[in-house]
Amino acid sequence: MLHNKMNQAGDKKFILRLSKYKRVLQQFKALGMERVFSNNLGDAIDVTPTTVRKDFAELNIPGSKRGGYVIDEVLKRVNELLEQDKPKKLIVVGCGKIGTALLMYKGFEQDGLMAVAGFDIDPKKIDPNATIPIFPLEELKTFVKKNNIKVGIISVPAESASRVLDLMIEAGIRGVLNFAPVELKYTKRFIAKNDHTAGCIIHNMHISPELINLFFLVKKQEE
Amino acid sequence: MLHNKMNQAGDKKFILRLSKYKRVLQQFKALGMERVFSNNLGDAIDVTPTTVRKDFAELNIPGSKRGGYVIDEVLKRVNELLEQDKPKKLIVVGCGKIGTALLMYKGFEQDGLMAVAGFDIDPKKIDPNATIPIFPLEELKTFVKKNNIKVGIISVPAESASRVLDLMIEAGIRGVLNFAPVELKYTKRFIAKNDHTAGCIIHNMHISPELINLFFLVKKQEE
DNA sequence: AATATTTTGTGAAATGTTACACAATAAAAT
DNA sequence: ATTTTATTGTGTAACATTTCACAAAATATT
Repeated sequence: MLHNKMNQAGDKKFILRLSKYKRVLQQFKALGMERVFSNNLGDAIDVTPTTVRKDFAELNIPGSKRGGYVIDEVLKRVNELLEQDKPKKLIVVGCGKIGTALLMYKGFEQDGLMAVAGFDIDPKKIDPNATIPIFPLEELKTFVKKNNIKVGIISVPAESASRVLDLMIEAGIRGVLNFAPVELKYTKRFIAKNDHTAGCIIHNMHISPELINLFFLVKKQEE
Repeated sequence: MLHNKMNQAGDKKFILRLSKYKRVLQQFKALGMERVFSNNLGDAIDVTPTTVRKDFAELNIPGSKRGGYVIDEVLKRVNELLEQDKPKKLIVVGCGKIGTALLMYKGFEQDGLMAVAGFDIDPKKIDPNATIPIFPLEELKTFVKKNNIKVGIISVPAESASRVLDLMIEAGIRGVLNFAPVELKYTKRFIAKNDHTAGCIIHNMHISPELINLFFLVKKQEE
């Protein structure tokens, strides 16, 4: 993963498990536990104890036989890797229902993330004095550079998504999570404009395919 | 995948690719194209031509050398597998911002899905006369059974999610896509209550981990 | 102190997924 | 009609990920 040759898919699964470990360990800690065994942690997030041990080996987290792992030590290492000493700032472009929901998403705070601003093209949405301000799209570039924002969410209608992506990349965004109902990807048209050493990583939230997949699996389960 | 021993992860990737093929092929068709080659389709959705051909072999879609695949034939087979002759009905439980956004999510219509009702605990949200009605949670069971709904979305606060999941499974929901900022899973406590042959498949939308992963990858890219 | 038990750590095996390679085939070119 | 070219189809290889298996170690028990 980290040190070995890895791909983004492997990374993502690993990061997902790390996030799950973190959440569960925080719960265990809140219950007063100080140590955890790999089989208990594995049960909690639906992976095998071997996977837990492999993950912890990857992070150089030492365990002790019959003593398991020290929860504080695991949390410390996970936070180090994910660099979650302080909340990571992100922006949301497109402040319709999904966008504003994401601006105020409760899960961000608990997971070391912070939506710091929204941007929209609709003047009625603009609210610079809100708790999390919403600015016009024209101010995106200035804001992104001034605040050194690297990651953003796109939650605009499908037909605007590609153009918004262009603006975000131009502004300096280097990671995009796309909620628009259209597949976005980093294509060659950006390379002529941007520093060649840094592209933009785009991940799409596949809401429809997730549901289609559920329908498919539910049908199969009924057979 | 379909005929071979498969797991849900493999299925999901396959279904995701099918959805992507479908979207792209609809676009190609709108452009007047009648045939497609595996390398063009692969380019369009970022997979290798071999993957495309393997997928089509799995679906028994015949191609012809130097003639490629007939777009209509591929779409027909994909729709058959995904059973998308008519929109698949789903419900949304929790009609806050994410919930109402999902009720009206534009991507559903184009992807063969239809949100037919929302449910909420808050009386102020109830709106039985809306285009997509929102009912009180007490009516969930009746509605689900009467309309034979099998799949639903959870978009409630974290602290309500588990209880809402219970109600949904009790009502007859067999596939759940969870947007609440908490990991849900189908645990043993359901087994005593439900028909043993049919569990409930739960997938979590990992919004925070997706973003954490983006931060991680962006950081790695800058190194 | 000695023994038993339970867990970690990790090399290797197994499984899953993707890509390679090329024979076969069909359309295009001659 | 024949040859050339470009693609499909698929067996197999390569690579990625997960699991197995067990030695080693540390705690618990005797």
